[in-house]
Amino acid sequence: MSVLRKINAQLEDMAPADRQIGRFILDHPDQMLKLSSAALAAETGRSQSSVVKFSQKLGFAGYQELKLAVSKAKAQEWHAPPGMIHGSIEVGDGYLTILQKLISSKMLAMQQTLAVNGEQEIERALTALNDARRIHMAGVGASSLVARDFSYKLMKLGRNVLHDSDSHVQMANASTLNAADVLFAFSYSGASIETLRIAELARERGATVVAVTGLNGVPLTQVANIRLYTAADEERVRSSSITARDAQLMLTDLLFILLIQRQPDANDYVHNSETAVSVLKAR
Amino acid sequence: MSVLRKINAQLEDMAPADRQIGRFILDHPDQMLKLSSAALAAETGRSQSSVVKFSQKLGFAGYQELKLAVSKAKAQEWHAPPGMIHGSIEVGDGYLTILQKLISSKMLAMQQTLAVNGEQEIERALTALNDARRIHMAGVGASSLVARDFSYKLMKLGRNVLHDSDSHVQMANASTLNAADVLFAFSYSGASIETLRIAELARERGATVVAVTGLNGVPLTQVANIRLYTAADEERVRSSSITARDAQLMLTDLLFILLIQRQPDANDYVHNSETAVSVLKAR
DNA sequence: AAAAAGTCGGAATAAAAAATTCCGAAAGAT
DNA sequence: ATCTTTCGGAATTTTTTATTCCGACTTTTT
Repeated sequence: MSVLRKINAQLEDMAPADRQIGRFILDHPDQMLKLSSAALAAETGRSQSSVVKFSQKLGFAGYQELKLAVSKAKAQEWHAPPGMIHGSIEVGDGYLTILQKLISSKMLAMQQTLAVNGEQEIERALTALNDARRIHMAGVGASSLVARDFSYKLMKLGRNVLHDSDSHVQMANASTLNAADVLFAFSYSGASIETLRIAELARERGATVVAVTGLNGVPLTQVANIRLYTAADEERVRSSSITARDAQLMLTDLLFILLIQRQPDANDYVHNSETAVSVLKAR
Repeated sequence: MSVLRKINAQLEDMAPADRQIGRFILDHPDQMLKLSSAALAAETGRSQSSVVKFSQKLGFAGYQELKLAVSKAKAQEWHAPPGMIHGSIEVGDGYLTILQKLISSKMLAMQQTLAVNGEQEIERALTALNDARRIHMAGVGASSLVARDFSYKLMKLGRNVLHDSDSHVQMANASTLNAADVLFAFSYSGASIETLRIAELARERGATVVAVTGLNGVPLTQVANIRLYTAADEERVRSSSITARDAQLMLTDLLFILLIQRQPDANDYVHNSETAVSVLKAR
């Protein structure tokens, strides 16, 4: 239990002097960290020895130890807020609240995304990816960025990847696919017209279609051979596109890592690519 | 930034005595918390005064303050929710292990990124963003995707944003900046030549330069007016670019949300933009 | 109700720790 | 090779912490 909680719990049963000192620490923990025992005594109108005794009654060797404990407690409080704060981000929220809500939304999106996809389906996607002659990526808007991010990563592994942010170019590329190829179609709603049409075309041409959609990804999921789902916490963060994107990235990152595991020479590829890029660094 | 990171970063440039003291603190932070300056001196074979001077060189008033900072840093580090698996992803790891390692790396990157940026610096970036006549984004490679993602979001709020993935175009755009404009420069290494040159040009032209770099973002940070840091957990996940990107997105998402809070009509803008896009949906 | 026992809390003091000063040695610059 | 700067420890001063001691007040016991 954190010291602050401990002090708070015992506050009622303390002698007046101790209670006064305890209250001050609870009210101004940050200030207390900067004060010496004598200064704290002056601040509370008590004696320096009382401050030391207060520390010892709490089980510490002395005032210094108490300070360390308070510092630790404050830091932990900052990081592990008393239970994650739920609910959507509101206009009146303070900086810290927003921060906590944002991070907890992101975590939830990632965890749920991992939870909704079974290992078999991931495995199937992975095999398709690994065996593909060419990998084609489709996606518009924010999903296009995820597609591109994934493309870059796969290229680092020496894979044959095609992606363009222009949906007409994507469509043109899709018309060249065949049974040896894989199309990754990203659309959180599952209803983006361009992505849908591209997926349909790819399917007609015999390519394996992997759909990455939100939980209700109809109609895109109906076109797909392999279905992967992303869970975004739309209620929490105002613009849901944030967590939808995080969920998509969680999934593509996972596929990337798993693909590395399957490819013995992956490290060489990644290393070479990094060496090449480092030529473009200053210093 | 946590003291431990700070010590680690400066360790190389320290004088022998300081390096020895610093190394001991990095190696045994918990033990150090129980030691007095003299005891730490004895432990490292150095003098007590050197320990105090070491503390002061790091910017603290004295050894006591350093101890408080270390205690705080340790507490923050000790964030790991139960069930998190540490260590880098290895070849032999099973599906579940990889999953857990990946997610914990991502969480850590996000949390540390929030931890290293003070509210004031975020506030400054926000004000610059809010008051900017035009917002220009620079970044190459993976950072370019982050820049683009951020651009899209800001555009949804009706902001004047410029971004192109081609660095020559970015440079040309930068040449049109003036004191009323803001340049966001993304580079995890802080050393990408193109981004650096663009930032220099923007700075010369009087624009406010916001640098978003990793913890050691030199030389880009030296050009910047406002410095934001991203913490990636490079050791854990093979390709560090994953967590570096997550950290950058964490930061841009935070800025976006905070900007929404400041803009009363933000909801209208977002709503209109979503309505417009929904025309492109099937169903 | 009075004495005894115990608690509380501050002043004074002792002990410890921290911070500063000073100076010689080593490294670097000119 | 000489000058300057930096480094780092010994010694000293200052500050902070911990202990002791004692009077005032409370509670218990007889």
